[in-house]
Amino acid sequence: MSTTAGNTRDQIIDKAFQLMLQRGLNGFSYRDISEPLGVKNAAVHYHFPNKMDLIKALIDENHHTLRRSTSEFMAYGGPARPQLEGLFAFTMNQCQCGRPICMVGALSIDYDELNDDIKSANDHFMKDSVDWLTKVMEVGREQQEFSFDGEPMSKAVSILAMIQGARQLARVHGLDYLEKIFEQIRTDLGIKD
Amino acid sequence: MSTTAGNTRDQIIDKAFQLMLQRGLNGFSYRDISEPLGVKNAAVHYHFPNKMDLIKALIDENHHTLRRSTSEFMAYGGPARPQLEGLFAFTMNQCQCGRPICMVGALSIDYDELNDDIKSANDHFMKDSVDWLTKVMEVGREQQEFSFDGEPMSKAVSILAMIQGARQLARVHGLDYLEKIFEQIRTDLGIKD
DNA sequence: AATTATACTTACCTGCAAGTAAGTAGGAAA
DNA sequence: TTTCCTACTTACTTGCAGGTAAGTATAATT
Repeated sequence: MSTTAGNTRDQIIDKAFQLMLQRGLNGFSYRDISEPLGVKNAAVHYHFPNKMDLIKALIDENHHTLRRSTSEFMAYGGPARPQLEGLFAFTMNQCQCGRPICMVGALSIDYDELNDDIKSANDHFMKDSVDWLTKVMEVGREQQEFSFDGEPMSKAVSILAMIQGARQLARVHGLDYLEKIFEQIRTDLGIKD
Repeated sequence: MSTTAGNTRDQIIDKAFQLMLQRGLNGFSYRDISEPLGVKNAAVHYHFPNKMDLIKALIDENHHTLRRSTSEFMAYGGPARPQLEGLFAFTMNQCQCGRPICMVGALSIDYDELNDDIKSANDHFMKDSVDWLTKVMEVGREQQEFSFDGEPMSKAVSILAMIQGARQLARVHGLDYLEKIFEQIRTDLGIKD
């Protein structure tokens, strides 16, 4: 039936991604995925026998996106400011596209239900995120793009935390909050424009 | 049977609070509440006909706790630093007591399911939190306890966001992350000790 | 032409979640 | 002492969630 192999699988991942970042792990079902795609419940189980398999695929997909968008900077360095602004823009865009929460946030709520495989994958994703933003902070301070006290890694972790929290606040209070927090991060980094 | 009126009701709220802050709105059921209390499922429905009634009670309880612990400062002012440290200590304590996520965070995941009554109650709670921390920032800067650029309210919102995000990160990476982020907040506020 | 693999569908099962209707035990009020 | 209220229990209903087993259409392989 399907001409392009893997088409349904991709659509399942797309849909699941969207639902996951909108409602969290326990906020959607296999039916929520299959129905809009016009396939049956069991079709989803064919590709992802259980929900943890599906979640694992989402994390991997997410991780892949991160790697793709940070690999160049991680390899060659470069100006730090656009990296930070890229993160802001990405976050804002996700929120505008009906994905108000991030993967780590979605998983952290139901953390106790996760199996070790997922926990570990999530952990690696987080580590890579922190590593990237730490390097952005290091380079940014070296090049005098940013100014801050404390260790780059602490600063990076605190910014990631802020953005994660900002998404939650933004969901309740609107996207203005997001922009307000981005602006405060810039201010805290001594950026004026 | 019950000697003290309202005893079961209080126990239900206690248990629900704990479950809510550990697993989120969709992560627990009426049975999860009733069983450990040694009552039946329907006993919970007697006190809280549906889940939204229960959630509303939890938000009110939470709001009451906030008001109790901030009313003095809101009325009379005072040194700001202990207020901030109190927030840090409270957050750390909650996480150590198996309540890794906060009410706002728990609700934000399942935000679309909430009725207007709950959304509004949550909104008021948030506003009061921001108002309090904004005043802490204002007073702290006036008294030269803190030093920061930008508006007190932006700073307050960004700190609340950071703490909310920090809880999520801490759940994945351990409580060390929480302390690291608190330390970065202090550093960003020019606090040295 | 028969065989195998892929990508599903049909038709189930189990279990739990939310919720309800009707009954009951014990105390307070009339 | 009967009546009523509170605070439950018993015994259900509905519905969906996750999951499975067996069948089927299509295309590629041998």
